[in-house]
Amino acid sequence: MSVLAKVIEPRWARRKDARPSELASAALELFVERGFAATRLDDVAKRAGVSKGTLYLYFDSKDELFKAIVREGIVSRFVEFEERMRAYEGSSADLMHMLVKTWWQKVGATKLAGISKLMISEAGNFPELAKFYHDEVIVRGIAIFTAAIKRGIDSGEFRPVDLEYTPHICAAPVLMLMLWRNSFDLCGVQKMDPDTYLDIHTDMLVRGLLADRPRA
Amino acid sequence: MSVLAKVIEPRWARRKDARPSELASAALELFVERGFAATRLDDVAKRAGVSKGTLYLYFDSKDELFKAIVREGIVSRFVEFEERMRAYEGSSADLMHMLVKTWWQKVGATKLAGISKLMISEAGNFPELAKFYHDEVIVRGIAIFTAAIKRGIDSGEFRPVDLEYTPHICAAPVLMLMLWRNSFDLCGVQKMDPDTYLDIHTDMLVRGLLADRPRA
DNA sequence: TATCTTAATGACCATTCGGTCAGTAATGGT
DNA sequence: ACCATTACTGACCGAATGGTCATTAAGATA
Repeated sequence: MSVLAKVIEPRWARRKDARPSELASAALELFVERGFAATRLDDVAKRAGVSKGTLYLYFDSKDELFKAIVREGIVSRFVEFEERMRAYEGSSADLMHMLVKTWWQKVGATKLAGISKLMISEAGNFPELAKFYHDEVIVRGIAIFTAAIKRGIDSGEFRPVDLEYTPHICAAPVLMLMLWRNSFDLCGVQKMDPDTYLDIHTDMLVRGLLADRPRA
Repeated sequence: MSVLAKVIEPRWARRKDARPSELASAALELFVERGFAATRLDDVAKRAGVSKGTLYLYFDSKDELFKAIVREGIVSRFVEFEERMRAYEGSSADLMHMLVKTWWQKVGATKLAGISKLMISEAGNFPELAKFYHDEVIVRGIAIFTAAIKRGIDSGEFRPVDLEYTPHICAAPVLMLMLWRNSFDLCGVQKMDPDTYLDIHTDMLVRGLLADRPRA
C-alpha cells in the first residue's frame, strides 16, 4: 500500500452503538427548531453525520423517531426528583425553591426543555403520544408539586389551598420560561434571565401560599 | 327553462367580500389543529367551501395567509383593553381580577387563543413574524399588566415588586391555560375548568402582590 | 335576452420528501 | 491476505402538495 493511500481516511466508520442516540439527538434539535412536519429526515441524517438510509436502519419511520425521542428524554428522570422531595427536611417554602431550581437545572436549562414545546405543538397530530406524555410526565410532575403543597398545608406553614389547580399554576411560569426560550427568545427579542425570573416567581408563589398572619 | 332546471342550484356563488375572512377562519382552525406545515391548502379551501384556486385569489402564498391571520386576529383588540384599564376605579386587586377575566372572555375562550400556540410552534420558522407578534401583542399585553401592578404599588396596595419579570409571571398561568386547551385538553385528558382555575390563579397572584400587613 | 366582467374552478406542473433497496466499503475472523 | 459479515450509502420511487392558469359560469348591465 502506498504512502499516499495510507493518508486517505475511511469515508465512514461503523458506530452501531452511537448512531441511535446521535440521530435522536440531532432529530430533537431539529424538531424543536423547526417543528415536526417541517423537519426533513435528510437534514436529521446530515446533522448526525450519516445518510438517510442509516436513519431507517435504526428507526422504522419518522413517527417512531419522534416517539423514541420523547420516551428517551423522559425515562427515569423523575426518580431523582421524587427522591429529593421525600428526603427534604427544611421548610416547605424552601422546598418550593429547591423544586423549581432543580427542575430548571435538570430540564429547563437543557435542550430537553424543547420537548414541552414539541408536545404542545404536536399534541393535535399525535393524540396517543400526547396522552402518553400527559400521563407519564405532566401528571407525575404535577404530583410532585401537589405533594410539596400538601406538605406545607399539613405543617400549617401554608394555608389550605385547592390541590387540583394550584400545582398547575405553580408550574406554569416555569413552563412558560421553557417555552419562551425555545421560541421568542431565539430571534431578536430581549432575553430573559432565568435565575432572576425564577427567584421572583418562587417568591411570589410562596407568598401566595403562606398561611395568613394573625392580624395586627 | 324546464321546471327541473329551475331546481338545480348554482354550483357556486360570488361572495367576494366574505371569502377572505372565511378562508382565514378555516385556515386558523386547521393551523391550530394540525400545525402550519401539516395543514394542506386543499383542506383549508374545502373547509371554507371553495377550491384551492380561490384561496390563491385572495392570498399570495401559504406564508402570507399565515401572516394575514395573525395580523387580523390581533388588530385593534387592545384598544378596548387599554381603555378599560385606564377607566377602572376600583382597587388594584379587583383590577387584576378584571384584567384576567376580560382577557379570558375576549381571547382565551375563543379560537383566537390558538394563535398563541401557533406562534410558539412556528416562531422558529418565522422569526420576523415572531418578532412582529412579540412587539405588537406580547409587549403590549405585558404593558397592561405592568401598568396595573404599578398602579397598585403607587397606591400602596401592592408591595414594590420587580416590574420587568413580574408581569410575565402574572400572565403565564393564563397563557398556559390557553395552550392547554389547544393541546392536551383536546384528547382524552381530564379537562380543566377555566373559571375555577383563573379564580385560584388571581387569588394567589394578588396575595403575592399585596403589601405586607403590619406585624401583630 | 344578449353581452360583458370576473369570481371561482379543477386539472395540471414542478418539486419536495418520506421511505426503499441494491450495492459498497469498513471491520473482524481465519 | 482473503473472506464473510454487515453498517452504511445514495440513487431512486411514488405520493403528496404548494402553486399556476386556461376555462367555466355566476351575476351585473342594458
